[in-house]
Amino acid sequence: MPVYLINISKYNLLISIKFSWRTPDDKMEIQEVHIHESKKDFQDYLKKKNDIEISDENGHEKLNLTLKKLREIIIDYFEGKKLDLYSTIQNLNVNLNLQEKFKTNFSLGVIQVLLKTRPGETTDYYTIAKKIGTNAYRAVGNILRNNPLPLIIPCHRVIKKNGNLGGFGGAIGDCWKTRLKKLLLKIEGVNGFS
DNA sequence: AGGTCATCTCACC
DNA sequence: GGTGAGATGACCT
Repeated sequence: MPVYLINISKYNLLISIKFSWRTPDDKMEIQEVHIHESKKDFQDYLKKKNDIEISDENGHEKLNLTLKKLREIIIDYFEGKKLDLYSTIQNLNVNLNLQEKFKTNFSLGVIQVLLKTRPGETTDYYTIAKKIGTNAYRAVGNILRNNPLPLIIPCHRVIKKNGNLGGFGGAIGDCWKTRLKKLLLKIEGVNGFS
């Protein structure tokens, strides 16, 4: 399966997008998004998943166009334009296939509530749980921990109810992933995490 | 059936 | 204002 790489030189980050492409209807589907702190980090990821290969913009013409737009959108986002990546990317006729990625009502509910947040806003695990009619705030974290579409599904906007940052990218505590969460919030205009 | 959490609350210092 | 234990619910094996 092909993976498309976007270099965010401003922050020294690599965004990899694993996707599939169906020719009859020219539909792109995004399977996974990963954020890498370095080239080595990305290469380790490539090695671990032996079913993927880097895709340059030299395939199908329509695919090239979609990938090019995708790159522009992501770069705009990191430039600080407050884009709703989920709807913007869907407008490219890209299928994100949430039904396939979130199979239970609970997990789908978590995602749907989360997708209503706007850049610059934050919410918390407890509030999300309440909105789908349960107290299972820890389970909300479990779902977000496995978010296959970071950035697009804005799990970085979920912080703790007491105002602390909470985890990101499967990690808690001070590490590059939580620093990345701070960076994303800062890019969206949320200050207070320095 | 039992283990794992990206949490929360409350009772202690 | 920091720490630790217990509650807790959905998920995974």
